[in-house]
Amino acid sequence: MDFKDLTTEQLEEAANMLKAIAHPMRIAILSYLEDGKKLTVTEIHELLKIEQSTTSHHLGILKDKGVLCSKREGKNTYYFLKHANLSNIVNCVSKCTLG
Amino acid sequence: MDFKDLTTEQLEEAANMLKAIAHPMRIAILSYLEDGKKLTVTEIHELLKIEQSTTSHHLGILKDKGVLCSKREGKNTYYFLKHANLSNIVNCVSKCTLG
DNA sequence: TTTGCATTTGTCTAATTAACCAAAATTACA
DNA sequence: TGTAATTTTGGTTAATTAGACAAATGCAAA
Repeated sequence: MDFKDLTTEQLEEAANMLKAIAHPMRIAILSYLEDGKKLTVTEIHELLKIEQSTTSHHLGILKDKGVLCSKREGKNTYYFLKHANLSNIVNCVSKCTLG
Repeated sequence: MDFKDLTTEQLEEAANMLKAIAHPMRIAILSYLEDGKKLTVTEIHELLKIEQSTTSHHLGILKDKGVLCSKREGKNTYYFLKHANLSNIVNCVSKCTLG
């Protein structure tokens, strides 16, 4: 396909997804969710050593923009990637920061 | 490699690159620069039908954050991708807006 | 040099975003 | 019930960003 044919709406949706991802902590969150992994808010907040409510905010942004999905199980809410290939974005941009 | 091992600096650089890309017009610009294509400010400004100085601003942001390079030839400045695989980011996120 | 084209830079205001803290909501279990 | 654990929401302030316009710079040819 030819990505030059994206509509204005698609461009804006794509921009919103990237904007959601474009934050150091949120990139780190995505890096923990590769390969279909599912993590709770508390697990992520402990892994990244950031405030619990800040973690929830970040996850909410990622979910709102279509990057993550969530599923409640008892007291916990598990978050996971909506599209597996979104890992490629983190992958690509990370590679560019290494050379 | 394991992207969970990214340093704070790398996370911030990656976030800055994504932040630069995360704009409808700048995604559109990148979509025109696939496959090593080089375009001038005026060409892009005419393709996207946005103001010339706005175009230059967008290109400046992309260059500043390490997404694009530029090369002056006579009166014109040609812009092109710094890393070929950055097209994959636009590619990935575009796919996610189609389903 | 002067004219014109191409590009960059600066300035301004409005809008968006981040981070922190406090408070509320949801669920499980004693 | 009521209490604790987990998560979400709201309020506040500071910082960042977008878009438009004007002005300035760089380059080439007459």
